[in-house]
Amino acid sequence: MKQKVEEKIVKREEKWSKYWEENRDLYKAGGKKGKKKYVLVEFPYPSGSGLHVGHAFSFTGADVYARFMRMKGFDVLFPMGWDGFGLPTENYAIKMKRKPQEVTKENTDMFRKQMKRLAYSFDWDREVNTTDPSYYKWTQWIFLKLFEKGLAYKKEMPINWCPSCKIGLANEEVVDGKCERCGHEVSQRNLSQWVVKITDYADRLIEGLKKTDFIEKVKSAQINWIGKSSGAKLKFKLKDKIGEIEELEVFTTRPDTLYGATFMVVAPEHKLVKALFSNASKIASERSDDERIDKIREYVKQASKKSDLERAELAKEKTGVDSGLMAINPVNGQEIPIWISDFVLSSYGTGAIMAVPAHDERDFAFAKKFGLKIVPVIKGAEDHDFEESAYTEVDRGEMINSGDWNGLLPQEAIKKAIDFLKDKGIGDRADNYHLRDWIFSRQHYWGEPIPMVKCPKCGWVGVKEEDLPIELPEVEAYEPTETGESPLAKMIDWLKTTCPKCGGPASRETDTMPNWAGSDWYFLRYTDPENDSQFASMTELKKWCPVDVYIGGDEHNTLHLLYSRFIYQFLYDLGVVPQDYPEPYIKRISHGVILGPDNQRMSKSRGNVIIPESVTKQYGVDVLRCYLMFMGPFDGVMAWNEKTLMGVKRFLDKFERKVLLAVEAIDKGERLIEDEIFLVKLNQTIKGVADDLEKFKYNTAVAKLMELVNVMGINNEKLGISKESLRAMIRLLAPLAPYLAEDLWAKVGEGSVHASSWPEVEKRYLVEDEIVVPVAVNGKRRAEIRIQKGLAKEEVLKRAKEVDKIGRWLEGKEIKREIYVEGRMVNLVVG
RNA sequence: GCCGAGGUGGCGGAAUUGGUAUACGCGUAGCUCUCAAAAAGCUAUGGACUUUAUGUUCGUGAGGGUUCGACUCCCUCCCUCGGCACCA
Repeated sequence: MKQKVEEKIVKREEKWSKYWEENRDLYKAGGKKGKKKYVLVEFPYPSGSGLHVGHAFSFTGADVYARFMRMKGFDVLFPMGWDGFGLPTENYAIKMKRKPQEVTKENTDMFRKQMKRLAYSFDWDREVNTTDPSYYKWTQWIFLKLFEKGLAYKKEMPINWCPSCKIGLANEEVVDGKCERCGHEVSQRNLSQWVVKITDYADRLIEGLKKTDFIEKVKSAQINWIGKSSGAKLKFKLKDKIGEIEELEVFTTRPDTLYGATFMVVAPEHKLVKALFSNASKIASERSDDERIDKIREYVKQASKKSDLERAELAKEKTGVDSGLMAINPVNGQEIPIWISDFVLSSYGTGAIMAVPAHDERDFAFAKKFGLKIVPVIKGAEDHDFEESAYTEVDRGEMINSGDWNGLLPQEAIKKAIDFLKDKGIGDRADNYHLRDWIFSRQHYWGEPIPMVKCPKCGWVGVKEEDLPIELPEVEAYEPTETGESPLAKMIDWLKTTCPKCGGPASRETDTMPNWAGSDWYFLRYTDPENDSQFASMTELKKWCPVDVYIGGDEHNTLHLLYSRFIYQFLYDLGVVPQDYPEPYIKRISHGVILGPDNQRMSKSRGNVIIPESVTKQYGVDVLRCYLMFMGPFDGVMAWNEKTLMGVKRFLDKFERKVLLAVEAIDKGERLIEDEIFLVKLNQTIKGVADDLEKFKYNTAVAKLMELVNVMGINNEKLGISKESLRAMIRLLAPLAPYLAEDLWAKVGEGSVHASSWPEVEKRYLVEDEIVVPVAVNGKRRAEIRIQKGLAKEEVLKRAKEVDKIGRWLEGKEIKREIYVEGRMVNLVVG
């Protein structure tokens, strides 16, 4: 049964929306007295379907915080903008034969309008749009700097190709071997790509986290993603040189187990395999072994056909082929065979491993399958049954079968092993990371053009800074091409240019940047959005950076946050951002997820989507906002529940009714005595709500306001509440329900409630004169006593023992101990 | 497998440094108003027990421990959710 929201509420929302629009200074950042507070919420991708309830949830949470901080006297920067580049807009434009620029404009207009209705207190004078040439000029500028510093390079490499989106994907955008966006299986394709060396910052990205106040799960997600492991790199000599190759380098985290290395494995893509093929005839004649070479060829061919997904799926069953080559284990001089297998990844470490089958499950499985030698080197493994599994309790036992390392604990043996490698000049300690360099090219139209020029003489040259921005030209067709070229490649006029270095004929890069590029640094642009000569002036950056609180979704905890931190650290190294704090964000808060009423993720196909606009049409904006904040913890996963929403509506109605009654009584000049219980509760609420809002505990903040209203006397009774108290309680509501608060404020206060300050606590009401203290016997509560606050311990204990109910428990027993926790409780221990 | 976060009524969830477990809301039951319903309001509401009370007892995933006292701290285990994962 859809009911229309009451006329009254519609009028109220219209009235105050207009008022706020006319009084924009309310939410303007800068020029205020207090300390700065930069509150940032992830800006949205302006899709064609408008704000969804997830947006409403996170923006409301951010808005409540920003409003609260303003009332606490901070000079708050709370901006909003648009992450406008992206495939959906491009696809829509292709389908409707329209310009993406126009579509984006329409969508952002719609988003802005909806946000204003939801009373978000953004400083609209600082709006940014990543698709605006005056914005992406600086996105391109950052790329030029990366290139200048050698952190961007072009490389022909196999990339993840989504045949459906016709676009190259970063490793990060491939989930379970499928395109993150469309779910299509990803294939490999060789393309020349711009790559950004984020790996150079891997350690810094881990270290920097220590300085931040991110929640634990975000820190660990980032650390896991970077995936640092420490160990050693070492070279094994080949028994016989193959082509130019004399040795095989591996990475291991456990150089201490070197004596247990009984074979080696290289990835099918390893250069050793290629060397094997190019020297095949020689090997064949020397060893009359071309059958083996054929077998290897066949294996490598099969492996190359498998996608990463297939390789992982077939993980249980190891496959491989003997290369016929032998290496020499440097610790004991033993000759060990080199195998080829796709369980070794070419993209990690050196693409080759030393296998210690006794203590590694994968090496073990491989050894079992191909009948390779297993030598245990860690104490405890002697009694282990090596028929079934590897012995993996490798952190505590002493070394065995390991020459003069015998008896050492693993940590000591690792040190010794590294010393040994260094002495011999065949290795050293080394770190490895799961993090890969960042593939930065996309073969699409609707993105920032990469500002590079290819000159036949000079190679890749960055465009001149004064020529930025390199604007997207208007094209006839936006369709991506089968060849993997961007649609821009068809724009001959745009393509042709001159080399910035030598002035000769040259052509532009036609790939565009990934979505992440524009969102890496948008928070910096908010500080100085109109600046034409810099991405932001140092003065403004110093004024607002770093971001105090960054509110966003878990889905951005690894990629966006990592890229963004990386770019900030890079800008920090350039010296173009303030040097007193090396991280962009002090605190990261993740907002939760709202599920449909059926407890399932909202989706159009399930038909369980809740649209904020239809909720506000039915109940009003304040109800939606308060409900969203009351549903559960801000970072929780919660299902939409209309019944609970009705409860919130009842609360707001009650709040309004009671305040109006009290106002009426004041206006009539009725002399009513203010209720002491109410005053105590009011002051507790002022403190409690402030504490909660500070910590993003919105659900309990709303609960406390409900409690306050609940003690405001029985309905319809004359309420003796002073104007001052009413002003306080309306201000408490203001961050959560801005319309109702403004409406009620108009009756008791001056100006806008949103320009008022947070009410002061009157401490004398914070502690009641008379308090109730529970009395326990042997830790179980048996009674309670009312006492005057501050009563002496002896007196409290005496009173406690006098209580009838307690006497019963003490009868015939000896009191062994008497405990009184000031104002908290009494405990009598009897035997 | 590794890392992280959790497990509290019929449900969503509260609980400062260890100090009245279940705030607040939903649901449910009874009542008021009403011709009636809706809306609104009031009251009750963790389980079990019987002596129905100013009652007893059990209760925060399971089992131990520390403590006068444990949802909270320690140990062992189980389960759920999230991240990473043939990463050597």
